[in-house]
Amino acid sequence: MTVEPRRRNDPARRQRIVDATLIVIERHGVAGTTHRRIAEAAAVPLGSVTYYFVTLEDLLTTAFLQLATTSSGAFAARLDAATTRCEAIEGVIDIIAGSVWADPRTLLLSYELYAYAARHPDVTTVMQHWMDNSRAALGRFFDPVTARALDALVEGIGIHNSIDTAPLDRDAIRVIIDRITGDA
Amino acid sequence: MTVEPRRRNDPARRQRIVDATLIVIERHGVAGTTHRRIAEAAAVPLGSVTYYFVTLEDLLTTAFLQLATTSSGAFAARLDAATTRCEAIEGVIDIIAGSVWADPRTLLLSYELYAYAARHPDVTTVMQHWMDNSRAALGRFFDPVTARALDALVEGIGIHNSIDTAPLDRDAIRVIIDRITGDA
Amino acid sequence: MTVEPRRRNDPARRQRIVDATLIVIERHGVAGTTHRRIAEAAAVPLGSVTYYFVTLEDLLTTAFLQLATTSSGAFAARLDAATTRCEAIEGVIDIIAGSVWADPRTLLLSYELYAYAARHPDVTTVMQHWMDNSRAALGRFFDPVTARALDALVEGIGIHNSIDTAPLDRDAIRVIIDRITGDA
Amino acid sequence: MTVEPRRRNDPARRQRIVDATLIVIERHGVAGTTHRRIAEAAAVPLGSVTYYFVTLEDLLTTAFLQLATTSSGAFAARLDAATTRCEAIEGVIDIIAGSVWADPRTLLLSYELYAYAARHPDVTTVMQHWMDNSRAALGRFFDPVTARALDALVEGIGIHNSIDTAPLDRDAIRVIIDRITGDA
DNA sequence: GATGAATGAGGGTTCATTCAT
DNA sequence: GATGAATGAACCCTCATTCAT
Repeated sequence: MTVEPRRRNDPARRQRIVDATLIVIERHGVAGTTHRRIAEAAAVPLGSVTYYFVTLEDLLTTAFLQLATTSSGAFAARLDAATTRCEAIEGVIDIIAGSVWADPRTLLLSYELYAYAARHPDVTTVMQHWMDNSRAALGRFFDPVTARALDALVEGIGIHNSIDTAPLDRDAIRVIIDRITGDA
Repeated sequence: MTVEPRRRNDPARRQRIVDATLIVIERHGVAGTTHRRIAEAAAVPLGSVTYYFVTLEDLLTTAFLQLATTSSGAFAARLDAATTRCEAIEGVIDIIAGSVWADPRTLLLSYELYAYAARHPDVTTVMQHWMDNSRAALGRFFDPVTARALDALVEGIGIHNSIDTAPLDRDAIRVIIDRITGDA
Repeated sequence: MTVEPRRRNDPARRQRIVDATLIVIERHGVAGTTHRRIAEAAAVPLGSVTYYFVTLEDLLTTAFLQLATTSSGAFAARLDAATTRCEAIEGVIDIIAGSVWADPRTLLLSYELYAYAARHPDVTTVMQHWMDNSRAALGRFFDPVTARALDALVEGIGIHNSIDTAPLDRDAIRVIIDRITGDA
Repeated sequence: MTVEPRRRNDPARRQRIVDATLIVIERHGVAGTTHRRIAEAAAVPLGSVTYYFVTLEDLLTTAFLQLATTSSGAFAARLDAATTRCEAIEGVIDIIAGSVWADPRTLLLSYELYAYAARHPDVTTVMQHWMDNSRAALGRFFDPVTARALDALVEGIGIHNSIDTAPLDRDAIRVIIDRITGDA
C-alpha cells in the first residue's frame, strides 16, 4: 500500500547516469551524446543529469575515466590470475580473443575514448596510467620491450579483429605471441 | 583594373571542402564538426557545403573514405618501394616510427574514423579494403600470419606511441619486428 | 492569387526586432526580456532574433542606444524649434509636462536604460553624449550652469511626475524654471 | 572544544538575506538576481531563502521597500538636523553632492527600484510615501512648490552626476539652489 | 523549524537544412 | 549553377520552487 515516494538521495543514481552515458556513447557516439538521451537511458529526469554533473563535459570525462579504469582493471585481473609465463601467455590470448577486453563494445568505446582524450589532457594522463598498469602486469612475466610489444599487439589485433570479417583465431594469435616472447 | 571576381565554378572547390572537413574533425572532433566551421576552414561560402554534399553525413563519409584511401595508399607506397625483405622491414619501421602513417594527425583522425565506421557500414567496408591492401603489400615479403601481425603492430604501437610520454624508438621497434618475422 | 512568399531579405525586419525589444522591456523589464517574447512581439520566427543579433545583450544594447538617440533627438528637436529664450522656456515646459520626453513609456524605459548602462560602459558613453546634446541645445539660450540645472530638472520632475499621484502642472513648472533662469 | 555549530534560529538571518539581495541587485541587476546568488551573498543555505520568502518576488519587494525606507530616512535625517533655512540648504547640497543619497550604489539601486516599482503597484505606493516624506522634510523650510523643485533637483542632479564625467560641484549646486529658493 | 536534493520549465544559443534569388 | 538569408528543432544549462528529511 505504500506509494513509491519520489526517491530522494538515491545513492545509485549518479552511478546510473555514468553507466547510461557509456551506453549512449556506444550507441550514438560522443557526437550524439546529449543530456536528454542520457537521462532517458538512465531513466532519470533531465534535471538530474546537470544536477550531478555540472557540465556535459564533466560527465563525459567521468564516464571515460571509469571506462579506462574498468578496462585496465580487467586486463590486470586476467594477468594477475596467471602464475607462470605460460599461463600469462594464455591470459594475453584470452584478452585479445576473448571478451576480457576486446569485445566490440569496449573497442568502440575506446575509439571514442582515444579521440576524446586527444583533446582532454586529464584523460590522456589517465590513459598513460592505464598503459603503465598493463605493462606492469605484463612485466611480471616479460622483459620491458616484450611487454610493450604484447601490449601494442593487444591493441592492434583487437582493433583489426573488430573490423575484420575473418578475425585471427586463438591459434594464429598464439603463434605470433610465441614469436614475440621467444617461446616458439 | 579587374577586381578579382568571386571565383566561379571553382573545380577544386569540392576537394577543398573535403580537405577542410578533415581539418575540422582533427581540430574539433566529429562532435564539433559543423557546416559553418567547414565552410570557414575551406574559405568557401556556407551554401557551397550543402551544395556539394546533400548532407553533413555525406560529407563526413566522403572525408573519411578519402582518409582511409590516402592512409592506405601511403602505407602501400612505402612498402612498394622495398625490393627485399630487409628493406620491407625498414619500411615497416618507417611507417610506425616515422610520419608515413603514425603522425599524430592521422592517428587522431583514425580514432574518429574507427568510431564513425562502427556506425556506418559503408565506411567499415572501405576500412576492410584498407586492411586488405596493407596485408597484400606486406604479403609480398611475409607469410599471411606474419603480415597480419605486423599490420596489427603498426596499429597498436602507433596508438600507444601517440599517447606514451616515452614512445618506443626505432631500435626497440626493430627488435620486436625481427622477432615476429623470425629474422632475429 | 499570389501566395504571400516566405519573406526573404525583409529589410525592415531588423528594425522591427529592435522596436519589439523596447516594447518587451517596457512590458516585462530587462529581467523578463527573452528571445521568445521578442520574437513574438516582432511577429518574427525565433531564429530570426539570433540571426540578426548574435547575442541578446547585443540586441539590448542596440535597443537602448536607439532609445537614447531617439529621446535625445526629440529633446533637441523641440528646443531647436525655439528662436527666443522665451520660446525655449516654453519648450522645456513642453518637454517636462508634455509627451516630448516625459511620457510614462520613455521614463520607464529610461530607468531600465540607466540600470543597464551602469553595467555596460559603451551604453554609458552614449548616455554622456545624450546629456551633452541636451545641454548644447539648452546652451543656445542659457549659460552652462543654468543649462545643467534645467537638464537635471527635466530628469527629476519627469521621474517624480511619473510616480506622483498629483504631478506638477505647467504653471508650477514655469514658476520653477523662471526662478532658475532668473526670468522671474 | 566546541565546534561552532551551524547557527540555529539565527534571528538576524532574515535581515541578512534582504541585505544580500540588495547587494546582488546592485552587482547583477534584477535580471541577474537569483536565489543561489542571494544565498551565497548572505552566506546562508539555499533553502533558507525560500524558507523566509515564499517567492523571489516577495524578497525583491521586501528589499526594495527597505531601500526606499532607508533612503527616505537618510534624506529626512539630514534635513531634520537643520534648524535654519540656511542650514537646510546646506543639507540639500550635502544630499546631492555627498554620500547621503547620491552615492553610486544607491543611485544604481534606485534605477532598478523605479523600474521594478513601475510593475509593482505596492512598491509604487511606498515610493509615493517616500516622496511625500522628502517633501515634508523640505516643507519645514520651503513652500510646497520650492520643496518639490528641490526634491526633483536632488533626483535629477544625482542621476546626471552619476553618469557625468564632470559632475557639478558644490558651488554650482549652491548657485542653482539659491536661485530656486530665491536666496540668491 | 531548516535544509539541500531534486525537478521540469524555460532560458540563450547553435545548427543542419531549405530555398528565393 | 551558387549563395546566404532564414528557420525551427534541439542543444546545454540555469533556475525558482518543492518537499522528504
